[in-house]
Amino acid sequence: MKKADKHQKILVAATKVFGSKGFFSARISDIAKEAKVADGTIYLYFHNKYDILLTLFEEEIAKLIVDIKAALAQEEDPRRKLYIFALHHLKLVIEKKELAEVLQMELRQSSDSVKEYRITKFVDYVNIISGIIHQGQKSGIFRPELKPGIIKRAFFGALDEMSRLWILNSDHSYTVDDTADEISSIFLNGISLPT
Amino acid sequence: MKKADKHQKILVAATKVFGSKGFFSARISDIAKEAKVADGTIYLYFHNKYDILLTLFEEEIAKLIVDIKAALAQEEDPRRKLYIFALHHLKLVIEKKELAEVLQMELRQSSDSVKEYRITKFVDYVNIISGIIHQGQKSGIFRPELKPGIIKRAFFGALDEMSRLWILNSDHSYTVDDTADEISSIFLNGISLPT
DNA sequence: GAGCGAAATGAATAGAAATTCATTCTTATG
DNA sequence: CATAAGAATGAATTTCTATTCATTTCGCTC
Repeated sequence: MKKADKHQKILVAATKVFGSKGFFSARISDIAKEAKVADGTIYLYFHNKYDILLTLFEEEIAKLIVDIKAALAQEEDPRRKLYIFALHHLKLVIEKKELAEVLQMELRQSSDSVKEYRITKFVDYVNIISGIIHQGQKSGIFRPELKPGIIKRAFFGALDEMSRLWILNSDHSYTVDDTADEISSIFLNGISLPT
Repeated sequence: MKKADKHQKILVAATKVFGSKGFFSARISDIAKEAKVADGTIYLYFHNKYDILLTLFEEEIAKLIVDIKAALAQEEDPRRKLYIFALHHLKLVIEKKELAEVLQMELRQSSDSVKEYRITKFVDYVNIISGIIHQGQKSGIFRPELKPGIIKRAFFGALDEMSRLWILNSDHSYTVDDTADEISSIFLNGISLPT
């Protein structure tokens, strides 16, 4: 097995374990077992437990941002863009359930030193939304008096809360498509100028 | 000092410490120091570290639910109710910052056994929203095709995300009133039937 | 298939912190 | 003010687990 493979294998295992138990309750030996390597092997690829988490963020979140930006680049209309963002975000949550669980939990932890880093990445992601809102206001589609800084949070929060529902319970009463439809519909009605 | 006082004093200290460091990074000795008691004293009032967290949930969240239900009982119009919920929720976040921090973090942890308990309480709280939506739909004010199960999440998520902004950064670009106005305005526009 | 460096192993170590408990202090009562 | 029950203390103990490292296994080349 190539070196890069094992690095990846450990990350995948760690994602699973962090996702299900949380960073602090996760044991290195849990991760090792999940990855089918010895405890010590992990330290050949990562400096320490914390480094595993950081690498996870670094490598995976960056991918998400690239992904969603690519999907949005296809589209001009800000109303459509908002819908696409919702759909894409929710799809990711379903497809990468374990990663989503780690994000859900760890983004909320106020562990000082990390906080900085995490928030930087995170802000990049959420700012995609305010960009869309801003564009829509400039072109006279969205109500100009609304504050993009609040809307982006509200919109992201709405999506994120649906993720939590899916992740923490295993509730699937609502499909991804229905949810994306409904949430973007509420917001589009809520923020659009009357025609 | 009466027994009940010390119990309370430790809970207050724990809220502060859990809020700032998170449950796992918080040391019993931190809590003891904050409460100005000896480490051992804490064990006269709580079984263990975990029990402190549970008691926090039990005693404090229950209060919040009672509070907000009382505030809502004053009002009939579901549109006003939604606004009041938003305002009340955000005010609580500001007034009980430390508690809000604990909730933000710990509600997301998937620590199995607790999960059950936390979710029960939590669901009670969020269901207040779906109750309002349902009432509005019955009286023909809100669009009947929208699913209260999604809206409640979206609405709560929007509020919660603003809380995170306030809590994790110390951002206060937006006032409580502005935020409550704007979020409930977006939702009311988004979910109301055209008149 | 012998020999070598790299990779992997997992038992042993070390450190951190939760919890205990023998001792000391407080308070209430006669 | 003597005394006992209840509270409080904090040093000592125990537990838990991240990390290390001496040893073994693997994969390659000649």
